[in-house]
Amino acid sequence: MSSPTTPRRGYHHGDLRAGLIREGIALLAETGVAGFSVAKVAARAGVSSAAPYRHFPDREALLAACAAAIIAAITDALAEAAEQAGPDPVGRLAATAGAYTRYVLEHRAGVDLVYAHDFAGPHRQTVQEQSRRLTDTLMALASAVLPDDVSSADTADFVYVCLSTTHGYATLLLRGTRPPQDIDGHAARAVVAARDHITGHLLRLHDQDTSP
Amino acid sequence: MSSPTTPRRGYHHGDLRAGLIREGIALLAETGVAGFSVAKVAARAGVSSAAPYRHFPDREALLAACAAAIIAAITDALAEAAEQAGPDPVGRLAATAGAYTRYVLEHRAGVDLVYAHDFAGPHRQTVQEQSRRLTDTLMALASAVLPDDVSSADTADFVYVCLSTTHGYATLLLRGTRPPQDIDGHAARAVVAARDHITGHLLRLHDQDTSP
DNA sequence: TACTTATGTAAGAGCAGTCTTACATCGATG
DNA sequence: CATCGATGTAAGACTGCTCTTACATAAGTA
Repeated sequence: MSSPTTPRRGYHHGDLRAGLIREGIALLAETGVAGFSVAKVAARAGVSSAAPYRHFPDREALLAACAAAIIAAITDALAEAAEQAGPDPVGRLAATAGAYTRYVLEHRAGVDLVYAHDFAGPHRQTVQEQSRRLTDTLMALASAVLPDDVSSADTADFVYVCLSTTHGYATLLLRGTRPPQDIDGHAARAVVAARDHITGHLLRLHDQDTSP
Repeated sequence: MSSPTTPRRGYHHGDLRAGLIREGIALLAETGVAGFSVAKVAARAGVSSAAPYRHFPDREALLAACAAAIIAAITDALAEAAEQAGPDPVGRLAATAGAYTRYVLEHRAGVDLVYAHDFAGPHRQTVQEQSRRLTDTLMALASAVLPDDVSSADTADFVYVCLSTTHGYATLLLRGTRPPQDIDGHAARAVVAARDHITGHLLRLHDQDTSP
């Protein structure tokens, strides 16, 4: 037996692929993207440095798998936060925004990887698939906040404003120019402001259509 | 003679320190932080790979100097955008926000370095000094937009909202989920929304103070 | 049991990069 | 002009990493 989370029985690992991704994310959290290496991940997982190449063709593929897993974890965290919030759509979306901010603060290096690393070719696709799941989750939460007749494109705009505001806020908190206080308060204000922003914009568009 | 920008006269370079920072930034733009190396920067500057160590104690110091130079360049770009905008304070701040977004789009890798890399010890301080200059510039532009009796702390809040919104927007544009269109329009709306957000917030605070 | 496939190891080739050491050259100054 | 401090070079020690090759072991299947 080895660690409780990796029940290695004898020669084989059990589920090395998943173990490598898990340890890769842990390594990222400790050393940042700069300190990431296949050899270190293998050592953390308790296998030889050649073992990862049975599961990932090269370093970049492992990195992309970690990035995809991180996005999936974000998606899960947000979905759970929405679930735990009450039935009010605005409250649910605000809780989601707060959870996003907290996730960024607690998993800085992983988020850096997702946003800053430029994946190429097939690896980019791997990452984008998970991004789509995240977007879908946010779209569902957002459409509940807006009137029923709002188009999908306008809902996407709304998601965009909420996400960019929240992400920018979290990024600045990381820079450390001020302490992270009242995260949920900011999240709530951001959602309401974005909704007003979008609905006001739509109203103006509507006015232009009917009375030019 | 060597390149026009580096008039190397004979054995000595002229101003290698500045040349290394310039080539370092150029290398970052081409390869990202992952591809950055002292040896490559030296080669680009046309000197041996040991030469940089006369000016920077180690790789991290050169990287920090590049980051500081990038922040200084951002500050200059924003100040110039404000200068070229008209006298209207809101228009000036909106032009600044638009310039910020464009800078991020055109200098992705440099911005990634500034935001994602975690500088330690003295290098962090080097970077933060330039950050302060940027903050000061934004504070001056922002205070012209708000009423005269707004405190410095509230002005800082306003800057914070503007910057986080703009930065988040630029970051999402980099992710490429949508094409960058109407950057200045978004910048203008973001500034106005942030001002309304802050002034409304201040009004509410004022109401609470006078009529509890 | 005998065979096959999946998964791991040992060993190392090969390379890129950081940083050091000893030496060469330049510009300035008395 | 002689000297000196600053700046650059040449050469390489040393490290750590990626990825390959040949082999070992396990697990599933006929």
